[in-house]
Amino acid sequence: MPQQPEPLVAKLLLAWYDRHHRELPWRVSPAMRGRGLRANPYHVWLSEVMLQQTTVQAVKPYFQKFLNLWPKVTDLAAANTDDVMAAWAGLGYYARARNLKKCAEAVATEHGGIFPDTEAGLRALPGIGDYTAAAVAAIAFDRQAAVMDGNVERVISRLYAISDPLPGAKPLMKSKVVAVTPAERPGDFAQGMMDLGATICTPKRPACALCPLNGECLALRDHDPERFPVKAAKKEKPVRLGAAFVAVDGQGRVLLRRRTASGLLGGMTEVPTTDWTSRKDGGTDVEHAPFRADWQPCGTVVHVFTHFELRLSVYRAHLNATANADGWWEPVETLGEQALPTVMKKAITLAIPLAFQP
DNA sequence: AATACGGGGGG
DNA sequence: CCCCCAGTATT
Repeated sequence: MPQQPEPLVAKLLLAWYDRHHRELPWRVSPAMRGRGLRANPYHVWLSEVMLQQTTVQAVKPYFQKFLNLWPKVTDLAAANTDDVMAAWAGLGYYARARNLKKCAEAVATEHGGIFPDTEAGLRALPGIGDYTAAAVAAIAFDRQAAVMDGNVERVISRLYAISDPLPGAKPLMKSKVVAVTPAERPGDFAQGMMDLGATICTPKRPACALCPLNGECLALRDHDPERFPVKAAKKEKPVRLGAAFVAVDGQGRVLLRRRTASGLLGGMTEVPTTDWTSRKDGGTDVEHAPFRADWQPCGTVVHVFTHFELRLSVYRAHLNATANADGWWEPVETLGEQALPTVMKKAITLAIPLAFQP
């Protein structure tokens, strides 16, 4: 038998959350909710999608920008997809933005503009997986849904000293979260667990002395908490090479292209590049340029993706007129409004240092 | 079950 | 600086 009766974990965690929860733009504090103020499902959903694989700090300005541009889910559903991609640029994992738009459209057309209020109903929508469905159901609709993200995995794996490695141990961890999730205030419990993982039960050097669960934690009692969660060995990233071409025409405009709709950086904007597997063993980069010009090398951009490292040789050319090429010519002044992912901003900045200055 | 998919922050 | 972190969809 575990030392801690299940209700105790929820009681301790909720008491801690009442005192230490973070104020966030999409969050309704326990005190305000006590006065009848409900969380806005659109805000909760938007923030949770942005928070997938992404830190609170990075999300904040994007969340505000999206709400200013599209105050209601029906506004987002009616928006121009290119505008949504441009607004998302820099946040990463761009399939999230494509699915965000699809989800808003589904809510608007199939659900009358009202989000489903059950975990299963939410789970059926584009871009909403196990985590987001449970989070929105618990936080926005007060459903007793067990929310498990990376923070919760860490807290749970330490609380029960789970030595099985991730990702195989996920079902076991999920069963533990189900067992401790209370019927009362499940949304606050979920947010409290995630806040605890983000601020106290951190990956390195956890602040166990400040933890409300330190009396129940088996890892603290019997092991080194930092050892948990145990993870399967990771493999090394391959390196891919390529070249990027920043062309500036006689009117101070830069040649841009649209990437194909799916796959890496799908639907985003780019400057012309070679493919990203090319070795430098046959021919030179400029043979693959969009057109003949006086291409000048201006250095290399290194960008690390999840599963490979990209080294882009950047070339620049200033033209007297406008060359004929696929894509479009964008004034340097409006480059900041384009759906340019970070790697492309890096490449353009290397070629035109002041390109993104205000 | 394994892989594809960005970017930011901390030690 | 290198190392680590973290959901969903697809295959």
